[in-house]
Amino acid sequence: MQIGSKFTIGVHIITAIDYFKDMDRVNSEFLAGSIGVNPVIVRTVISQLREAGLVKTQRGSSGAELAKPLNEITLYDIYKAVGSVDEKEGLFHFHEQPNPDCPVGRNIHSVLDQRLMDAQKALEERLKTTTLADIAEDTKQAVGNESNEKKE
Amino acid sequence: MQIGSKFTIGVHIITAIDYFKDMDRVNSEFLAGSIGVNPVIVRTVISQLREAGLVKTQRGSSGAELAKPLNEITLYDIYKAVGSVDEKEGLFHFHEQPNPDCPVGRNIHSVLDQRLMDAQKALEERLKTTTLADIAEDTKQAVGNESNEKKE
DNA sequence: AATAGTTGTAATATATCGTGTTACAACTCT
DNA sequence: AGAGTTGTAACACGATATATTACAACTATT
Repeated sequence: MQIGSKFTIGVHIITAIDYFKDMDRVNSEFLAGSIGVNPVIVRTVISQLREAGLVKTQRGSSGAELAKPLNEITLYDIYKAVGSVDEKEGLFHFHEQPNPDCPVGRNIHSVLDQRLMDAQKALEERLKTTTLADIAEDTKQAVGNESNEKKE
Repeated sequence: MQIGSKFTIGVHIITAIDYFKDMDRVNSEFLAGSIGVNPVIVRTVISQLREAGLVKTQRGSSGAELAKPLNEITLYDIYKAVGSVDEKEGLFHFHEQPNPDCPVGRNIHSVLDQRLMDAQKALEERLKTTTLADIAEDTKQAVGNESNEKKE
């Protein structure tokens, strides 16, 4: 089971909005072309990013821009914004009908829950350590390396 | 998106095999009753646990037993055994057709991959810190607390 | 003000996957 | 030999991720 691609799409969107901010009009169609998905998918994800206060868009007005500096946006913010993991359900799906008449069945939930939550937290804390400024920088560097490779 | 319940079912199975090892015949039907799922689900998960060298079962012969001491089985071992996350694909589903003609599109994958892997690793390392001996102990203690509550 | 283009969102379609269930051959134990 | 269990294939079903169509609401431009 995997965390949906809306998360990496969200990262791609913000990276591209920054990268092309002075060059192209960054609208949903442009982004869809860069990402390789349907423009409606892009608009859906952007809506979620907007609700989370990460980007600014306006109905009718073409183009999106960032609502925050890149170094204040972490991978976790995007992960959260696009609802990668349901808040209530959590990352781990627990079997739903453990038998209350069985000592193991009626206690397994309380015994396991905290440890599963800890593991999920470990994942999420790690996502907080990377900002979109890191991603943007690495991207520009990767693009730079491309031209070096051509020269050689 | 969630990690499937086969993981918590696997934990439940091993905990129950240990808990009832001297009391009942722990076969797939018994376990299915405790977990609250179909016996075939139990047999499927047990098959995966057996292939991973965690439990021992025999065709025709009723009952399952552990192949390792509890303190040598971690949550991660079970997570891995039941294939909670596909080895090749990883925990995060990347959008599959970023545009190679776009500087962001053709670099986003390499820029992000390592960081996503790091986050997944953080989750998995955390799962390694809990052994099934911990779970078994906590379960027995929880059962003990139940009878205390009755007294009061 | 009228036109063209864009966003936001609902509605629908399709494919994939988790889970449930039936069925049965292979096997063990008594 | 008979009863019971495991291992596994096959199929059903519902949930969900993603794609796509459609259109109202809105902006910018002429």
